[in-house]
Amino acid sequence: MQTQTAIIGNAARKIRWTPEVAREETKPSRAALDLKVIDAFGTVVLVGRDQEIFAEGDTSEFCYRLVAGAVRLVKLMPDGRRQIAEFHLPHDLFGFEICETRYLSAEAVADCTLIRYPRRRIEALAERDPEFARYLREMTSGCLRRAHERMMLLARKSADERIASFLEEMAERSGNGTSALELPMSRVDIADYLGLTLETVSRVLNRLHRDHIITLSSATHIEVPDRETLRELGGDL
Amino acid sequence: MQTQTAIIGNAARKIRWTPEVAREETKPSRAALDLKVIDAFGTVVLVGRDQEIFAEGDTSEFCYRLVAGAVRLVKLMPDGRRQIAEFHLPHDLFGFEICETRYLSAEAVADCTLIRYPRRRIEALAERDPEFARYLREMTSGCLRRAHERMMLLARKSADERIASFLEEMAERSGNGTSALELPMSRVDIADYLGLTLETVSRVLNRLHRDHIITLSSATHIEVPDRETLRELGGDL
DNA sequence: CGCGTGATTGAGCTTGGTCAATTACGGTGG
DNA sequence: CCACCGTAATTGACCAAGCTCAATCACGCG
Repeated sequence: MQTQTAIIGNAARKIRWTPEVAREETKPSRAALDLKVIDAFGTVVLVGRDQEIFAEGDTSEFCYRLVAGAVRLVKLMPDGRRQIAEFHLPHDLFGFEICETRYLSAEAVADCTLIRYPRRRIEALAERDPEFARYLREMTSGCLRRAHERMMLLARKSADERIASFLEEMAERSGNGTSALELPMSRVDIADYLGLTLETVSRVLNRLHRDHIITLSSATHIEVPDRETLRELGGDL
Repeated sequence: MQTQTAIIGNAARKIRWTPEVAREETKPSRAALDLKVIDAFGTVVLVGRDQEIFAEGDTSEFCYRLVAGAVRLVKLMPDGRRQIAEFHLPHDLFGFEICETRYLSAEAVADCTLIRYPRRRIEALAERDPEFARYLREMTSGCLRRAHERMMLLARKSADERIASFLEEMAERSGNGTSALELPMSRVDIADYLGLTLETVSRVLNRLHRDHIITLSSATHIEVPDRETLRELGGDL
């Protein structure tokens, strides 16, 4: 069980945290069993919007499970060009890679509830529990697979295809069956995730709206009546 | 010790294979110890230029160590757009990710000598040898890290920066100290690795030549007098 | 109600892609 | 040894997708 609560950033006062929040994360999945085994190490952490969870160059002391909110993994070039390597949604684990110092930073896209695990103890567990070690390997393999998919997107897809793929991915991952989709991230974040500019993101999104492929009720709330159409537009057939 | 030799493709006759070839792979490194432990499972495999080692959709039956030659990991879109996820050079291991079926294919850029390991036995070893399991995790983590670096390149770097980064990477990895660099892959392959067209690759390469930043003795043989300059042009400072 | 951030929209412009012609090169056979 | 051939690379002229710059709009919050 989680025994402590830590707070990162000055936005903690904005968060209405209840014990229920932390419980929301138990989702029946292949991973459920494996995760129970590390719950004992966990500390609940609240992070305000745009606060840093860890930074490029930090020593990799913790890894995380996202309970509520959204997280972006950011890579910066010296001149400020930005690339978002990954968005994490509730139930995702991140920061588990083996590396002495972080090569990208993690930031809260929205106010977040996280569970934080000391990497030292995770590593120790992996050392004596082959099943858990394999689970970690599966996770990293999954990340790698998605990374390869993203390379294809970044290297070869048109702006329209990138947006369609993105919406399809988000609809899939937020996965609440309905056609409603709430995007927690800004246009800039989407652009930096897809290798575009915010203007292009905005234009394509609004064009899709005009063409009745999606409905933009507000900037962040999107209706996706037919996910299949999006898949087609995404270019992967 | 390797006990068998298998041959893939019709180009085997072109390869002059001697026992020495297989020995060339022992390179003193952090990994050396871990690798000895799987050598017993290995089968030497010869693969001719442009032959497929495994294909998207195959069940992941083997993983590989490259002894000589070069390998590309390729991802295709239904309409034929192509993306090279990774080039592998001698000493690299690949195909170790955990996934039932391959989501990209591996092809020989040049005639290759490989050692092939049954994944079943690798997995079994990981199950009972935590140190080896950790080594596998480190490898996958390393791949993921490079994948993130490539995302930055594909999403945000100019053509010039991509080429410079590429040359720097190749110089680093072939790592024979000298300024000479032999590129085993074609312009098309380079383009598909960097998210460009072959024309752009050619243009930039020849411009760098004209500006005396590199010397193109032939299409594949490149001199890199000052690697530091390339690093700067690569944009990562 | 007014302010500030984020989103939208428009008007050129630039980078890299497309199409096409030409050149270089490695291998083959006379 | 050299002429020939097919592939790969180079180079040029043009084009367009998406970027830049800039103005305007919308919405949430005090």
